[in-house]
Parts: sequence; structure tokens; C-alpha cells
Amino acid sequence: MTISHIKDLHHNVGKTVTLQGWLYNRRDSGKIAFLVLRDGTGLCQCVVAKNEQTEPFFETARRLGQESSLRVTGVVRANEKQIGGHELDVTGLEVVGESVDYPITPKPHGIEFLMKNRHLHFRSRRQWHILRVRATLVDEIRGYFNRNGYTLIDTPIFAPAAGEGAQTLFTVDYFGEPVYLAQTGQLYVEAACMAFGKVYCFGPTFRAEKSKTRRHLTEFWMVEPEIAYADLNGVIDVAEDFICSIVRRVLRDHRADLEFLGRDIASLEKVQKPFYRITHKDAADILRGPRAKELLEKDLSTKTARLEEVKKRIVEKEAKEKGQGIKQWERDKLIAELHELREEQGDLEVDLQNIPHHMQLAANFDPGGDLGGSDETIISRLHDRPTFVTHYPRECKAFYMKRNAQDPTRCNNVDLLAPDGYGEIIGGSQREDDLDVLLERIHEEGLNPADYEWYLDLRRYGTVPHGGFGLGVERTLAWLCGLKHIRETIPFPRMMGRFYP
RNA sequence: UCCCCGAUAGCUCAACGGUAGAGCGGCCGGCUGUUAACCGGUAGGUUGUAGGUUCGAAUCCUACUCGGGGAGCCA
Repeated sequence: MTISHIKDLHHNVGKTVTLQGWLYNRRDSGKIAFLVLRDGTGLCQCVVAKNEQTEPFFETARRLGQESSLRVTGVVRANEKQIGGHELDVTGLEVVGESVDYPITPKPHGIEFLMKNRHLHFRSRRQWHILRVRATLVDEIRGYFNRNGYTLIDTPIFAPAAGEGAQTLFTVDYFGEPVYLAQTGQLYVEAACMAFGKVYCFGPTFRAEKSKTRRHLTEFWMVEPEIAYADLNGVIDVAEDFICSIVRRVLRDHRADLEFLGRDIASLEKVQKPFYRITHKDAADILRGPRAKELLEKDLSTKTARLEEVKKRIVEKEAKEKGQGIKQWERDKLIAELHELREEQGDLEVDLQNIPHHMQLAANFDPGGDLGGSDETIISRLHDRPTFVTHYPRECKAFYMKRNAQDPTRCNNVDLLAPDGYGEIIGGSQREDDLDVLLERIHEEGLNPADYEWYLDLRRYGTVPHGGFGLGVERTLAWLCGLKHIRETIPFPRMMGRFYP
């Protein structure tokens, strides 16, 4: 018995192999059954024709429940028309584990149901493609820093006191004392880069922000490189090279997955150096100026027109579906189309409701404030390559960011906005390396200097210019795969109000 | 914390003040090339919870719970 994986079937045409997997879907008629098998490496249709050889298990085969686990033996045959390009003519079948009433059917399901069944949901094709890209993204993140002379430093998940602000932290009872789940490893990698030069940490990070949006998780993965002797431009150069490397690798290894997901690959191919570099002031001018207004007005009119079109088609299809003398398959098709149209209608209505608000937010943008989510989307959509936004007002940024020498109201920080409206995927800065300025900032923020003694030591014993950034894995993956929602980018999403399964 | 939307069969939805339905999934039967297969039959409901209005409520009103999206905050 030769065990094969579906991805390797092209080496085995004409040979008898055994596949081990799960039943993805089944169709049967009286004397032939089609079993679509899934083995984690791909899908393959296995054909069970009723004959003397298959007689002992034919009845079993045509009654198998979706997701039954199976060992299927058969002869590999090339068939261009089939998924994966191959088919198996079955000669033997072993049921490893039965599956009765599998909850996720090949029909449409609502998101709440799918999230409750997340432990099964990622057996589905779309989720499988996404999580495969995630695995490569994570590998490339590690690979990039390992290749380029960075030392991995694991930072603690239990953190004393706040890194930036206690309101966004989860509290844990640590032998009777409150400690927090880390929302960043940054302060620790700063210490480490003074020992190793170039370092990075990579792991889960936790934010207790009460955000219910498509961009937020309470538990997400972040990689944070930190570089000694780097100034802001040094940090930006690394971020640019790093992003290019990630995009190249994903395009190289996952073109088929991206195509399945419907990603506009040409847009990813444009991700080349140099990225745009603008200042916070430039961004403010764009938001308050005519380009942002034009973009949103155009949005408003195209989406209004589209909504009318969608509504019209819904009415037409509803009438047709209720009409007499149409075939069952035509009715099914109409119902499926109606389902999609209604979903699009819902999305458009929400967008149209939000656009005027977003226009106002942009037009009245406070040049002394942080960019909001909708502002980032606007800047992002006005650029066809990733865009660095630098030099934010000091007050809206963390205490550890380096004060700008020319304009002390600003700091040497950078956010990277992904194109296509995906917004912020990187936040970073040059760090404040001057002890006195850092102390001043700690006081300004109302923080207790005693909590930061060890951090202040880094400025007492051989301080150097240094900086780094954090990249959010899930937001990056959502952008790479062209997903509407971040919850599909992590195997078991943790969101406000959801921590099952 | 605030704003908008929603909750009907296992799932996706319909019924829009007057007898709770369909498709899928399940079960039974039919069909040798299906692609979300198809055809026939069958089981499946305290309409999220608690009040209220009404002769009559899935439908109208109030509160709550849960979910979706957005603001703030952020990767």
C-alpha cells in the first residue's frame, strides 16, 4: 500500500495509491458514487463505480456523511476537468471515523454560526487557503530577520505596570497581585538591542480595546524589530525592505491561493521600492483638501448608483423566482444570486451611511491629532503603493518616541499604510534616547517613573540612537489576501465578546 | 462608553396585524459521469427573553440578552 498525498498525485498517474483524508462532499446515483476527498494538501474526486470489487463497500460509500475520515485506495488518473487535475478510480475503502450531521454544509452560512464552529470552519476551502498563506507569512517574517542578522529575543507576556496606557490592558491575577498581558514587547527589545545590536520579538499580543470592527482582535500576533544606532530613516528603510520581501515571497509561493481568494494580484505586484513617504502635515492637507473630498464624493455617487442597480436586480429576481414554470435548478440559482445581492445591498447601505460621516471627519481633521481609521483608509486609497506617514504631533503618540529636533511639537515616528484602503499595518519610531527628555515625557503622561527605572537605565548606561517598529500579522495577511475581515486571518480569533472555541 | 442594524426549523431565509412556509442539511426511495448534482417522499417550531398594546402579535411599543457594523482607541 503506497500512501500518497493529493498534492503529489501527478507523480503517480497510472499507479495504485492510498489517500488518507476526510470526505469533503459526495454525490451519488444508483451505481456510481463520487467522493470528493480532502487530505490537507488538496482535494481529489474519488470515483466508486459499482462492480464486483467495490460491491463490499459500495453501499457504505454512497451513504458516508460529510467529513467522514477515510482511507481510499485506487488508481490515479489524470483528468483536466477535475479539481486538482486528477481523479482516483477506487478499488478499496476504509472508514476510519464516521461523521454524522456535520454542521457546515456546502451552502451559505452566517458569520456567527461559522465563528461558533471555527474549529470545523477552517476545514473549508477558503479558510484553508488563507491559513496556508499565514503560515508562509510567519515563516518569511522569521526568515527575513534571521537572514539579516537579527537575534530573536522572546519578551514576557506577563508584564508589570503599563507599557503605554493601562486602559487597554488585560489584567491577570498573578499570585494575588495584578499584572497585565503584554500589549507590546517593545520596551524589552529596546533593552535587548543594546546587547545584540539588531533584535526582534515575535509573538501574541493583547489589547483590551473595546473595538468591534473588522480591523480589531483582542489577541493578535506582532513582530517587533529593534535596531541600535538607527534613526527614523533607518527604521523606515528596514520596514520598506521587509514588506517587499514578504510580498515577493507570498507572490512566489501562493499565487494559486491568492487567485482562489480573488485577490487582485497586479496590485500586490506594484509593491516595489520606493514606497511613498509623507509627513503627518501632508496627510492633514490631503484630508482637509479637495482630493479626499473628491474621492468620497465619487464613492458616494458610484455606491448610490450601484445600490439602485442592486435593488432593481433584487426586485427582478424576486419576481422571477416567484413566477410559474421555472425549473428547480433555475430557482436555486436565483435564490443564491438573491442571497449575494442582499448581502451587497447591506454592505452598500452601511457604507453610504458612513461616507458622509467620514467626509466630515476628514474635512474637519485636527492637524494636531492622530489619524482615525477612516482617515487612514482615505490616505491609503489615494496611493497605489504602501505609504509611510511620519512626524505625528507628540501629544497623540507614546512617551518613548523621539522628539523631533527641528520641531519639538512632533516626534520621529512612522506608520505604514497598506494600499487598497487597508490602513495601518506598521507603527514604529525612533526612540527617545535622552534621559532628561524621556523623564519629562513620563511626567507629562502622568506615569510613575519608578515603574520605568530599568528602562531609564538604558539611557544611563551608554545610550545610543535606536528605533524599531511593530507589524501586525493579521492586518498584513488581510491586506495580502484581500479580505474584508481580520477574523479570517487567525485560526481561533479572539474578539470583544468572543472567545469560543 | 456612544451611534446604526439584526435575532423565525440544524443552516440560509420568506411570511410585514388575521391558519408559521421554502430551499439546503437529516432520514427513506430512484438514477452509471456528477461538479453547491438531480427527482419523489418524510420528520423537524414555546418566532432570543420579559412585559405591554390589540378581538387577534413572528409582525406594533418598552426593557433586557446575544450578534453584526461603525465612532473613539489601535497592529
